[in-house]
Amino acid sequence: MLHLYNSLTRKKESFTPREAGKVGMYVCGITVYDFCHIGHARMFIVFDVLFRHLQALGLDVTYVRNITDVDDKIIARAAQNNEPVDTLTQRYIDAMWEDEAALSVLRPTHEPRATAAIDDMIKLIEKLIDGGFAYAADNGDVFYSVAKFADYGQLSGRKLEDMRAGERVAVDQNKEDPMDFVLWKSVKPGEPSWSSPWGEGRPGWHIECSAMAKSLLGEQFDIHGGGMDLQFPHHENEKAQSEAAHGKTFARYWMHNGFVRVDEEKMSKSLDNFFTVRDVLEEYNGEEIRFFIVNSHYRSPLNYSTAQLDSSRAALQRLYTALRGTLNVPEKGVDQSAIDRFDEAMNDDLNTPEAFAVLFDLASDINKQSSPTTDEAIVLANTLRALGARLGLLQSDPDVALQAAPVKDGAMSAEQIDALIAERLAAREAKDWQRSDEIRDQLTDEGIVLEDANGKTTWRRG
RNA sequence: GGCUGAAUGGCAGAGUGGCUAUGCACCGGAUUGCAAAUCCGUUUACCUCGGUUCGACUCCGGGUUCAGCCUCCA
Repeated sequence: MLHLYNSLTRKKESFTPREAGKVGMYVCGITVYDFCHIGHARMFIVFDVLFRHLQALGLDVTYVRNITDVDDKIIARAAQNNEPVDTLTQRYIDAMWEDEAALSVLRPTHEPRATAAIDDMIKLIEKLIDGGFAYAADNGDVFYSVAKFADYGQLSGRKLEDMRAGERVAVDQNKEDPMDFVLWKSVKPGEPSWSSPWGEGRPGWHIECSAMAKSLLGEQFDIHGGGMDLQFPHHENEKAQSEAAHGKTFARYWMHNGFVRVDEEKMSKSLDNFFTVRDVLEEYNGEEIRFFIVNSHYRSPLNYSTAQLDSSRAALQRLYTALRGTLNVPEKGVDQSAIDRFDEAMNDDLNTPEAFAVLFDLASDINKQSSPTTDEAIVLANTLRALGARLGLLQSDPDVALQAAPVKDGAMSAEQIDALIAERLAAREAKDWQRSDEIRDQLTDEGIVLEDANGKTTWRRG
């Protein structure tokens, strides 16, 4: 039985889909005006792990993750670059897909773009106005009236009075209440805009998600996810809009992933302390980055550091080392008790650290076998590969994985390495230990680690 | 100021009212020409002060520190 922490109730709850066997899941994606950083990667990977786990439980998952492709920052960046908005957004969407592929993130079922759903947004805003939950101001902006929605503040655990008391933003004179938020913004010169009953303009951010979720998942669905920082105001507003418009509970479970930090501080664009996925891929491969992220619980803060990535690399090497030399014979079956233990951990609100312990125990058991080709080793290795797949890891050929590293200029090629190993082998046969060690030292300097076993020498990148 | 959440061994990171997490690092042994990998073994812990309890790192309360949100943000 799957249990998930529901941000709405602030406790773990048993998960039952609203329709047996099917799950509708919506996750707030990114605003495409720059490259993805490790914080974005965490969101991609966390919900990818959930997507995979729900599927492993036999559920038919419709996973929607939107792309915000109209927004103040996008407009500003396009103007700065002197390029059309859609050229800019497409470039960063392509980059996002590249990054995701490197991190073994599965593509969601749907990746709707805000600009393709403007009509749905307008309809939703009209419905809110008709229902008395929104109003058009004289300047063409349309606002949501928070005072009209009794449950406002439920998701973020805030009271309207408290929020008003702590008001820190300059109040827009067009608003009836300082807490009201914009649904439709009237056009400003030079900005992209669409026609609407309130004149030319563009949608506010929150209404985008409400509209896209409704059109792809319906008025009510199972899981809504996103980063911790979206809980307020974005998700609170989204919930208020959708529930006011449709008169029913919007998402049944709300899930929020924790942040990636740098020096104990949130990684973000505005603090300028972010590392892009592609920068980190220069030094670490996608699987190492993915391991680093999955290695901690999705709700915990995760501190970014190269020491941690180095540790992830070492841990991954241990798992791949155990798989090295094992035969891939799926017919021999799997170790069900390990799978059960893994499922139990994952069913407990995606306890990936505990799930990892199962993988390491399997690796240990494989290593204890007299040979990697015994029936028992094959079963254990099958299990390790299968559970690795559940986390989006360990799907490479072990030798390839152990020898792969981001290629740097001037790095020694596999051919050069093999040639030196052959020369060393000859030296060793002649018991010329000095020459043998010289070659090994030379390779060590190149970051190549040699392992002599059973008369053969294998190498890996350290 | 308001609201959340967190504090575990050298580092990372789970978990449990009494019993080994796991990974990395360290130390001893086996193995190896020497290493590496692997195996065996050892060492290091639960922020603080009270309370509940036969017994608390684990439950309750106070405190301290840290982070997040309250403004665009995964």
